[in-house]
Amino acid sequence: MGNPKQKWTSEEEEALRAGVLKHGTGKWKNIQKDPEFNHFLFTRSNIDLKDKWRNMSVSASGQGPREKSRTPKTKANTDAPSAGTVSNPQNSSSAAPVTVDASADAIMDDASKNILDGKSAPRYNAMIFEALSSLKEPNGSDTSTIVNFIEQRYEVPQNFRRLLSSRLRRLVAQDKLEKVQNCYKIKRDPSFGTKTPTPKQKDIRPRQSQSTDYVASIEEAAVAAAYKVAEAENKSFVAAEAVKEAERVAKMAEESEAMLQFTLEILEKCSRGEVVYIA
DNA sequence: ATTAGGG
DNA sequence: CCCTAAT
Repeated sequence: MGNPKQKWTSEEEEALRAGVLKHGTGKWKNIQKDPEFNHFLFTRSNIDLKDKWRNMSVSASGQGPREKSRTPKTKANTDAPSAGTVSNPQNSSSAAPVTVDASADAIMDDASKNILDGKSAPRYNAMIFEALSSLKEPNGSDTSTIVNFIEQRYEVPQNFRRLLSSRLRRLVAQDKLEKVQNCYKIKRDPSFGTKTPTPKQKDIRPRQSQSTDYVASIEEAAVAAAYKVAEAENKSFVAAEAVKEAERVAKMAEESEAMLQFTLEILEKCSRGEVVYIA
């Protein structure tokens, strides 16, 4: 009943600003869904984005005593690459952030050249999340992989690796990321608690929807198998390094990823007519 | 289903 | 932030 009145963090505001610059005013849903900003704004709704933008605009407009005079208010539709005429160049990353590919390190398309001004400090966070989202590595990605990914997409300074490390550390401290061994993973936030129990999005690409019959049983088996695997992996790294905390969440995430991969793998094999045994 | 505006 | 009207 109470109204916690969720406070907007600088991270969220920055993400919103960047989103508006990239997609244009309006298009709140796109901004919210964009993989680059989703990790900051997934707790907000498109309506929330609109409201916040209105507030920000009115605050920065007339009396911005201690507010930055970036002045993004001029409707910003003159130079935006997206909001030009009527088309919606929507761009690169697929709407469905599900890239189940063994080697997902290939450069995508990136029609829009992302020129980094080199003066965007909080923008690095977005890059990190973009990298982790795109890489989709179940075990997480190490610093080198992340740096490599970002270097392909953006121009980065020479000491970028150091900056990246700092950023990663900060994000881990903020519970936005999770570090296991040398790898970093995206961490789920307040999805638990009141509403939004678990956005379990099992996206299966309907390559050839014909094996719908045994999908059900496959899932059952996959769950069991995946659990076993996850358990083993869990024990492995627990023994390797007496981890500190947040192990429960890590385990859950690992299980989900493993299960999804397993299911897809088995589904593919079955589609080819092969018989698969679950040990 | 999304967006814009008023409360 | 919530609610409501208009695309």
